[in-house]
Amino acid sequence: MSIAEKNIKRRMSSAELEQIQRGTVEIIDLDELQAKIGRGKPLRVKAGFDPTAPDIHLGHTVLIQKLKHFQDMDHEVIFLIGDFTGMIGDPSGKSETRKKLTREAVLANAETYKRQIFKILDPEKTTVAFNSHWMDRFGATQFVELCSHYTVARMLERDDFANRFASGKPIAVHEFLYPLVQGYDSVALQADVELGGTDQKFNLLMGRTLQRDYGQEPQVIMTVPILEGLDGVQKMSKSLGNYIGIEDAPGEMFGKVMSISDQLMWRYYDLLSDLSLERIAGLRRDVEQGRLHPKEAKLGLAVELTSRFHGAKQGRAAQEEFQRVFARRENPEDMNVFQVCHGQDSRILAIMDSAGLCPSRAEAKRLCRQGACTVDGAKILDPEHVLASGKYVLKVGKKRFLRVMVS
RNA sequence: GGAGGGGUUCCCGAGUGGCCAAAGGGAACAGACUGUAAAUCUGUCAGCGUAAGCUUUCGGAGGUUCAAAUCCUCCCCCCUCCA
Repeated sequence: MSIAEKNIKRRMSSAELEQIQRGTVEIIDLDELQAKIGRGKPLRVKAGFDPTAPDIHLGHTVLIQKLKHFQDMDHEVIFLIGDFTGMIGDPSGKSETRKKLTREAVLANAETYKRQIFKILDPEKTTVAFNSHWMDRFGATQFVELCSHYTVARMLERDDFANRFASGKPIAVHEFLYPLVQGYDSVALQADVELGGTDQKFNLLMGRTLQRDYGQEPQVIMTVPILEGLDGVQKMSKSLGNYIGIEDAPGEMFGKVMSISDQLMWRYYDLLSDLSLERIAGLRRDVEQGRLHPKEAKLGLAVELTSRFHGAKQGRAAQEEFQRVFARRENPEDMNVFQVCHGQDSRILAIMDSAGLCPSRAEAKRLCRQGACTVDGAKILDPEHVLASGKYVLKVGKKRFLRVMVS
């Protein structure tokens, strides 16, 4: 290779590095990463996902976008679905033992996962792997051998294990196997790089240890931040119900972004937006100095994120709809229609309950008495109020709308 | 295997025979104020019923009692200490 060629490669490498470093919390080890990239061969970049949560949400996308960066630089992205480890359940950050999943559930979830990640990653350039491929063939002898590579004392160094051990909470023996298997996955895949959330650091490091033991060059590990959920406090997760799913409908996604706090908005900008860091800093300055209303900044973020998963057209439509419903307090374009035939109960509470606007009649009554219900804009406080024949728009709270037809 | 402690409504957690659909906090929902922001204030927060009221709920199954989350029996699960 000529000196000129080497120089080109070196320049590209530093550009790559900059892009790749953005938004990461830790890279172990940066020099090693540079060396690997410097060789000019596509890197095998691995990230593992537990097939426990069928809905991918924005929290996951922080990492998936990072994979995308690698992919755009022609590195090989390996999306590992931990269908084997999924049956163990990752103990990371948990204060108690996870429930085991059935094989059927794991496989069904894996399919859903695949469908969703390709909203971001290029399916042509993504290798999807299942760790059951090698783990199912793993014999007991091999397994015992694998376990001999790590000690109980070192396992117990992990915060979550240490805490549980100290406070007398149970740690099932099989939970020790999770990091070992995840680490072995890196051996099986000969991974050059593994990505994970900061809570995955221990498991990621295990990969390095095992690769070294199995005679491979250790992978570089990169951790990305854990995104807070809509509440701004706990991590985004489906089970906490504080998530924005990438398959959420455009309007829903837009609305959820708009509902986050101003403080959290900047966190989302930093971790989720494609805008340059300078641009984000500029927006922040403008808001702080009163040149830009925080709501405007949030609208921009909502449009960007909605457009990313639904296209620019849907993104704009979602914004218009949002403005109409929440700024101008008009009715949304599309409303569910509910028909009441003569002879049927057309009291407000009955309609609310039957149409599924609330979980029970008792709840419908409460909402009504609290002034949450309007019919064609007029507040109705009596849940027994009977709607005569005609067409109405029933609104409950800020976001529940129903077109009611009484015949 | 032995000894002791515990399982309460979405979560934490009080409640040891009636005044308990069960204190308090959190979450959530609604209203006011707003920018569907934050903060704050107010209210709601098992089901059915217009209501009076009725029904279901305190790990599970029985029992005692006019009356049980609370007492008794058996069972299940969790924790601690000992082995």
